[in-house]
Amino acid sequence: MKNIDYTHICVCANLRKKSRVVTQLYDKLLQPTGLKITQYSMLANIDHQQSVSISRLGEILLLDQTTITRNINLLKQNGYVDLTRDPQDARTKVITLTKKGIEKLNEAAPIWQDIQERIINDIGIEKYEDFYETLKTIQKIIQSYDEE
Amino acid sequence: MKNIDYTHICVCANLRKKSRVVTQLYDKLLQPTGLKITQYSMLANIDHQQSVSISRLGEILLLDQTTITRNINLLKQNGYVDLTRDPQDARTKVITLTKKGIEKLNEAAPIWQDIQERIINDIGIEKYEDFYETLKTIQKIIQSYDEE
DNA sequence: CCATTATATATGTATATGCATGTATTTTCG
DNA sequence: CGAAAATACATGCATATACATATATAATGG
Repeated sequence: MKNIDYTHICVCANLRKKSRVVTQLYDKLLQPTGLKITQYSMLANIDHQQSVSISRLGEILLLDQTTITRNINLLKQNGYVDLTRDPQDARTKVITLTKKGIEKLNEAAPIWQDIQERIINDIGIEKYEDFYETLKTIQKIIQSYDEE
Repeated sequence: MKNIDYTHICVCANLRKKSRVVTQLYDKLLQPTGLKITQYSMLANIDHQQSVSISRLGEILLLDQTTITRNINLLKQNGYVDLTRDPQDARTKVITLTKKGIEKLNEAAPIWQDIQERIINDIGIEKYEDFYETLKTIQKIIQSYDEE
C-alpha cells in the first residue's frame, strides 16, 4: 500500500479528467443516434419537466442561462424541441419536446440505459452509492462557500 | 432514508455537473492570477515533467493532442511556456516553462493549495480517499471497455 | 535506398461552457 | 401611475474539448 498524498493531486483537474473519459464513452456509444450525452441529457430533462423555461433549466442543470440558450438552439435546429412564448410572461420562453424529439429520446434511451447499468454494476452498487453521495456533498460544500 | 434509484440519474451528466461546479470555484478563486484551473493544471504538469512533448502531455492528461496544441498555444501567447524542436526528432515539440511561467505558477500555487485543503477537509479525508479511488476505478473500467 | 507505414503536430469544424453586456419585459415602490 | 430595479433571454467574446483530416518527419521492410 503506497501512501498517496491526495492533496497534491488537483481535485478539480482530476474530476475534469474523469469527466472527459466518461463523456467519451457515452458519446461514442450514443453516436448511432447522432446525440451527444449533453444533448441526450438535456432532452431527458425537458421530457421530465414536460415544459420548462430556459433559465429554469439552467437552474436545474447548473448551467449558465447563456449556455442553455445556445444548446437549446441546437436542439431546435435539429427539430427536437419547440420554443414558445409564455402567455403569462412575454420575457419567458417555454421549451417542449417535439414529436421528433420524443422519438429521438426513445431511440437513445436503451443505449443510455445499457451504459448506465454496465458502468454502475462494474463500479459496484455499494461503491457507486457512496460515490454519488460524495458528489452531492461536494456540490453542497461549494454552494455553501458561495453564500459567504 | 429515501431509496434513490441511482440508475435513473445519468452517471455522465451528473459527473459533468459536479465538474462544472468545482471548476467554477477554482476559476473564481484563481481569477486574481489570470489563470483558469485548466491552465494552472497544465502549467503544473509541465513543471512536474520539466519538459514534455505535446502528445506525451496529452497521454498524461487524457486530452486529445489537438486540445493540447491549442491550450499550449494560449500559454505560449501569454509567455508562460516555450516550444522548442526536439533535436532528436524534428516532428516533436518540447514544452518547457519560461521564467514568467514559473513565476505565475508560484503565484497561483498558494491559492490552489488553499482550495485543495479546504475542499478535501470539508469532504473529510476518509471519504475523499474513497472518492478518489472510485474515480480511478471508473477510469480503469472505461479504459477496459476500449480494449475490447 | 526507397516506398510504405507510423508518428507528431496543426487546422478546419463543431459542441460545450462562462462572463460581460445588451435588450425586452415585468415588478416594485415612491 | 411612472421611474428604478429586477428578471428573462440573446449576443459578443473567450476558453476547453474532440474528431476528421492534412502535413511533416521518422521508422521499417523489401
